[in-house]
Amino acid sequence: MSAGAVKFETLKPVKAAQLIAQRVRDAVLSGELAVGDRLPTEKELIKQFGYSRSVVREGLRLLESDGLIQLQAGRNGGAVISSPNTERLVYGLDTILRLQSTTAAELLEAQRLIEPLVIQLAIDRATPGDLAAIRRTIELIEENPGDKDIVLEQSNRFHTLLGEAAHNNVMAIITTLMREVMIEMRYSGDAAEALIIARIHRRILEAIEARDVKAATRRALRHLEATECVMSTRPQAPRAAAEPGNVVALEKRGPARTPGRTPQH
Amino acid sequence: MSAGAVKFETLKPVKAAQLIAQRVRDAVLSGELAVGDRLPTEKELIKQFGYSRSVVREGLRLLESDGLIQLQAGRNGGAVISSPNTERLVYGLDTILRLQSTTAAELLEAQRLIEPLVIQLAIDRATPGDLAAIRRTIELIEENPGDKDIVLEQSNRFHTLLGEAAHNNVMAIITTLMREVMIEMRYSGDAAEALIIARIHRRILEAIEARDVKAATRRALRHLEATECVMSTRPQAPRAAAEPGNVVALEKRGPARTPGRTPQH
DNA sequence: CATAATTTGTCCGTATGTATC
DNA sequence: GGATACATACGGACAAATTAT
Repeated sequence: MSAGAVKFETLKPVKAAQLIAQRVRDAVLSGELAVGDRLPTEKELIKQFGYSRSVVREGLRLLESDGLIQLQAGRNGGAVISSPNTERLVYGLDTILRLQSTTAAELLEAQRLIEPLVIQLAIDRATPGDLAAIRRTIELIEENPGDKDIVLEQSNRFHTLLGEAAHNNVMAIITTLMREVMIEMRYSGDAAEALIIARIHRRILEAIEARDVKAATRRALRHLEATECVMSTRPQAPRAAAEPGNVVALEKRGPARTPGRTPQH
Repeated sequence: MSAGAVKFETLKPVKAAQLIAQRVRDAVLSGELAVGDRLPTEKELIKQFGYSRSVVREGLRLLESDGLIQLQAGRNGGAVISSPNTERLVYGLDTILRLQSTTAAELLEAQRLIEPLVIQLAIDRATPGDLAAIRRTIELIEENPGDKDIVLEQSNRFHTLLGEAAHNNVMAIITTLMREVMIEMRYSGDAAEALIIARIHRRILEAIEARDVKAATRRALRHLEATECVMSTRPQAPRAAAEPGNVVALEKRGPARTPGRTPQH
């Protein structure tokens, strides 16, 4: 083979913090550490990894940001292994979609394509327990149509449980991701129509219980359409004179952090 | 309303590093900063944000980990805004799926459900340019059946371009995600059957060009099945006794105080 | 209730490596 | 090579939070 054909990838130096985070992540994924276990203290980690405090802390920050650990100060504090939820994924997916100027219409289309698949799976596989849990979310909305928090939470939970009833975790996560990104894109609207939501959810559930694919799909899609409203008006603010320099300004919170000394008491 | 019904979410203190990262991320998403722009130097950021070097650096690490900036040392170094790819998402999704003991079978099922949708979209929307690009990946494999790197890259690119031909970025990203997680789960097998892959790809492409949904779908699903092989044997085994030397033994300390429950949903 | 102990959060001075001029 | 500018890394000190005693 001719020498000129060799292609080198752009090799980037691996940062120490990434290595530390990766090491812990591997330990969790391999079962060496389980959810609920605690990492050693910073002091111990510094000894074990052989890196300075700053680097170790950067690594811990990365893990915390990934949702893989939770850090807490205080006497019995420390880093506790936890199971990440989809929050970080939503952030990442949202970022990529926006930077690629993906329209909300595309997201909606993807939802409308994939939703029927989940419904079909749920109809095939939902257990009585699954259906009961779904029904409970509807009842909670009907019982508290005025409580915005409950309505939003249970409305969300309806879809989450629908995904679980499909008994395919990948499909469940994908639909959750799309739904949460959709919520990120538009401001989560006011849920004044709580009872309407409950009614739609109930009709979808009934169709699923009746094993009626067509009706369930049709109702779910109409449910999606109802959320289409504002959609097209995404804030794609033009960059106004973005000179790299004086861009950032972050307000610090109250108590002055005077770098000097503030006596304990 | 009765007072007992109020439910508080577990409120976690927002760390300064997260705030900084969030601020930069918002600036990018709002168009205030564009890909290719440079952030101020650390010293400048320290002044602007009003936080210390450590905290600013933690924030930069988070952004770097998210793929939103690239850090480079040296005279004209610094933080350059870049567009994140799916790599971080793959990591995150892979982590979640493994921790939830999701089987590769579920992932494969999701792929088999969603793949036909992409193909349908591609048949409806693919431009001659799309098809030409796809065809090129096949030819590259046929011309270099011995070059493993090229075969793997172009085989992957085939699917990526197929997603792009569907002209729905969300669907494209979702299929990419699933494919890359699938690769993470099993060791990327040897591509000895390069020409077989090329042949399958070509048959799928021909069916798409012929607007033959059924044939294209059938061939794509058979293509997926071919990768099913090893699948069921995921390495869930805890790694054997850590190597002597500098491998860190992360001890399991006592049961962590449980301030609530582990956030499952 | 108050104090002390423990652990993370933050700050800063300094040194080192690296890339550009 | 030397000078400069920048990220990377180190280590010690103090602040704040949390809990055991």
